[in-house]
Amino acid sequence: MREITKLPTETARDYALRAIRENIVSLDLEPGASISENEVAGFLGVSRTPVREAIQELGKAAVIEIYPQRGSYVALIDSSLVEEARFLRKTLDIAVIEEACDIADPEDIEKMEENVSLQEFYLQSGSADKIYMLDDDFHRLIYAAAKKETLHAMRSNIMLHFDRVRTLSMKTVKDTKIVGDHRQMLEAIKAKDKDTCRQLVEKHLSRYHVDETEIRAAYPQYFKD
Amino acid sequence: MREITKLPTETARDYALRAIRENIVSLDLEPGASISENEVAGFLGVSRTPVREAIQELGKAAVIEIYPQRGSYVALIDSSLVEEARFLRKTLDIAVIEEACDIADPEDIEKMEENVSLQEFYLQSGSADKIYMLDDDFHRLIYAAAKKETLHAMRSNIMLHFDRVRTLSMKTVKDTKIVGDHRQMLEAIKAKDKDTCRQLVEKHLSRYHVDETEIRAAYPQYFKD
DNA sequence: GATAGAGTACTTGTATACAAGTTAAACATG
DNA sequence: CATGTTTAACTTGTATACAAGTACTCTATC
Repeated sequence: MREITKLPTETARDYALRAIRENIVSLDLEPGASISENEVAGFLGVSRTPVREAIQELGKAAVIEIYPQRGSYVALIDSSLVEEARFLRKTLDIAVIEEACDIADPEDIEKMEENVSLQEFYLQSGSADKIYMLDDDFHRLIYAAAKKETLHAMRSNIMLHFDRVRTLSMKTVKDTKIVGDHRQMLEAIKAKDKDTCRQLVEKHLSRYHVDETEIRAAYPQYFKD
Repeated sequence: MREITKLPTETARDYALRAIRENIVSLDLEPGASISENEVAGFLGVSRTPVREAIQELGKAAVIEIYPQRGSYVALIDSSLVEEARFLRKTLDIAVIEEACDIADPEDIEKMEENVSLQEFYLQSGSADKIYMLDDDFHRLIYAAAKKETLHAMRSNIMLHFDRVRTLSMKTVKDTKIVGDHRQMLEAIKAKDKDTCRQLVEKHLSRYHVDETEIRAAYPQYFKD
């Protein structure tokens, strides 16, 4: 487990949740790894209570499997859950980006402009992790522009399954294409061109679909079944 | 707060979650009511820990507002959250029912047949609460037929906001129409008729939209803004 | 009577103690 | 050597104690 520095403002519970979550997505906590409340509590320097609450929440999202009195484990990557996550994106992301076409105001557009520009900047300097964060943020901004922020929070949880595959595919999928997709999405939103938006979201998603089979072949021990 | 009997199998945490959730949806815990961990723990006969975990989870779903060191309150009905819930249903329910048209197998259909038949039976005997439960179950069965059960669990949380409005509208919306909608949906799934499915879901949802304004006028103290 | 302040009774957040159950290794026994 | 048993070290679930902060009430003071 990799160390995550605690922000002075956040509660112990939020800290534990963020730390565990990031470690799972980054695969520093590998799929199948055991994860004990006491162990994590000791590592993070907090008590069991906030750690337990964080683990319960991730258990609810099915990225941690909790077996009472036996132990808890980082869930193996379940292809059917990845598929559900992809299905949600394919339907909800499209509906939301279309809504954004209708009701996004200039400030929303401005924030997206800043975000995509930064992505293009970091593409030059080759900072993959920065682009990763900006990627998440870009999609959040679209949901915010469509006034669907609660749906985005909900989306985040199931997206964890997708995110682990994304982490594994970071080396193969070209950041160039991703940033290019985002630029095109932004321009389509500005033009209120829903048809193009829909096509772009579908193309964007298909990029990850291609290499899932390759990844599964490369890391079979991470996958369920 | 109304009493809910603890099932012998479930943990204290699950019991607390179910009890609080049912009380919020039924409006026995009114929007705006204060809800103390100690109070609930005493009422349910368990300790603070499982109650706290349940409240945290409902806080995550935004149906309970938690103010540290000050208290927790049942959230007022937030129209923008109800709108997000409706938006999710309009997009996801349609996509899922279309998927069900494609891949539902005979056992899935059979379960839905049973369910709708029961709805029609209880319509005769006028058991509104039975229909209420069967309604939830029917939609869950559609998600199960489309192999999207995790998405349904996710849907349930945000649907809590919608459910409270539904509880208020139970007296005005005719159960006859709801059960009729379900029967038509089932027939459309059997016929693999996606267009009809889409239209039915939209019509089904519109039934609740009509009376939200009336309800808001009748119970202004339950609503935010 | 109005007002400032101390105190008390709450709240949630966190830590810790105990309960119940699982697992695996050590060990005695055949 | 094989096998059944015991024991010890873990796990999560629950209860409780304590910490930190809020809000209201009662009281003293002007």
